[in-house]
Amino acid sequence: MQKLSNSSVAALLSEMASLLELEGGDYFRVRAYQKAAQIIAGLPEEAVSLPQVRLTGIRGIGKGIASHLARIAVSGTFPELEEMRRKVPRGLLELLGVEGIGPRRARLLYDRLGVDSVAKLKEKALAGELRELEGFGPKVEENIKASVASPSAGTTERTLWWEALRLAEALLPRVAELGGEKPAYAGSLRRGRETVGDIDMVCCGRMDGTLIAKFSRLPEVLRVLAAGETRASVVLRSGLQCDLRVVPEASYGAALSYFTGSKEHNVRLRERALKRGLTLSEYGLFRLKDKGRKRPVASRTEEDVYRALGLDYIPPELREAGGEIELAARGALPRLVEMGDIKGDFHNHTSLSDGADSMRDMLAAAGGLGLEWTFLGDHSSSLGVARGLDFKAYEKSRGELVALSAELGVAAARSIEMEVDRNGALEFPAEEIGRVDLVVAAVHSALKREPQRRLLEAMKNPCSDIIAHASGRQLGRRDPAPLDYDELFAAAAASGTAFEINGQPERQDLSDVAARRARDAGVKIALTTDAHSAAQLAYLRQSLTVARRAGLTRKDVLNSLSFGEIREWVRSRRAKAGRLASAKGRDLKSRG
DNA sequence: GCCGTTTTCGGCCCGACTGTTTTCAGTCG
Repeated sequence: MQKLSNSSVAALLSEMASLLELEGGDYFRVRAYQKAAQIIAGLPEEAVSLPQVRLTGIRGIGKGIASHLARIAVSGTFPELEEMRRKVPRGLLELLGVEGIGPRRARLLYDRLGVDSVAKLKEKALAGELRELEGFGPKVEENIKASVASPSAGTTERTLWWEALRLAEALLPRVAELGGEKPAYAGSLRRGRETVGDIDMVCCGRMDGTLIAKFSRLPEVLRVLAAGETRASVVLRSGLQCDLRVVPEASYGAALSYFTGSKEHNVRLRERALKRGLTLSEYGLFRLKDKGRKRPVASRTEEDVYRALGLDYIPPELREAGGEIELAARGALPRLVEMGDIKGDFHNHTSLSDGADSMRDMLAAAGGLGLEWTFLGDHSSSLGVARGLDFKAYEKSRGELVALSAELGVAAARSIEMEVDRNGALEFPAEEIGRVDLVVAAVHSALKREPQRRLLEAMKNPCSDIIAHASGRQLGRRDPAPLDYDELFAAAAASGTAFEINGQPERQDLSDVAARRARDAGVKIALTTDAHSAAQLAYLRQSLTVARRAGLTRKDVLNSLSFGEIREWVRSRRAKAGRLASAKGRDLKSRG
């Protein structure tokens, strides 16, 4: 049976929270469901397959939610949710997606005007009927009209991390030009989430509204949602929402930490503060006795705030309330892999197959990024759409690369993204594949056809050095294949095969959760760009970000090795995998 | 619904902004 993913379980709990909210249920009960949904979405293991005692051991999950999960595991839903679905009119959930409409207004709209869809809402707004409702007025009606008319209305579409990062990095200097000091992005963007819902920015500067007013008038801004003295909330021309918050210089660290979150991480920090007779807000950490909040215990830098709470500095990528606070308290946080540890790339494409740039341009770009070495790759021949290379073409290009490497002063070797066929066999025959510098094994065609078995089969080939984009997912476009990672990683640990974290922004595959499990199973990770142009070698940063979220250190990733060490790693792992394969072969023969 | 060295009841993070108010509710992050 197909297992229920944590994200679909989380969606059910979120829906329950929204329905309760619409029903006017207890706020804290609503919060409890939201919190549980968030926790489960970030769990490294399948929530529905965990025993009850394990579940209730997780903070934020009690008997109630655990029993819902048990029901979900069997029937895909739980009775209380079905009950609420019957009670609350369909379509009210949809209204919650509209800016400026929360549970109260949604309820009022339904009760008084029979509004039960965004379409009907639009109709009533255009007819000018909304302003008649108490607490609505003409302004609210205008705002609703505007938000229903905008292209992103009603959708919960999120933006890929990389795209949001580029937008934010373009905006930061603009904020600085307006007089904002130390502008920085925060929120889920800074935490490196796969996708982000909006861009949060913080800066210091004048808190009289002038900076906010100027920001709201930037040409990049399509629409202003709110603009006060210290905060602006706008929709950018790209469609992405962006919030800017201006804080006093002395509060900068507290504010940065506060707006970086996650929400749950912040709640834990505040609880920790309270236990120490302190209170934490975006303005700083204060003694509870200091009623006027005049003299912060810490506030200037994030490091100060964490230190004052008895914690080591927690890198943003780990701030998801996934046990990082406990580790920080014990001084046991991992030292996350950094850009400086990354010496090269393994998987990319040149103009010899489907890349845009020549081997020379790719190698020069790698050198320009400060890489010590790199593999330059291409598809193997059977992937027709990508004009792949056969062994002869591989050998010829390899000779050219050796010359280029000497000329440009960047150590280099050749990799092939080798097709795994329907039976799990690699494309090149054994006598050829053994002479390929590095083999990145990948499933592209017939993705739905037994991906698990094919990957396991592929790893029996001693030359499967790295497995590419294992799940095959493309964020927002294609769901991940349902893989049993425990089984895959156990096989990979035995054969010494590494898994990549593919840095294409829509792939990010392995995911952070899967990469953590791979590391725990003893599997090495390769950070790769899968670049199809020289510019895309920058995707190393995307791959690195996923690795950091997974809690990986430099020892966990192959990219930190020197070129000589990498070549030796390939040689020795193939030798070991070869011995393993032939031992298994003998074993089968003797039994047969 | 969750949680507990103030533990089985009674709390539950906190502030900004807007619009419609005449002191505040609703929404958002």
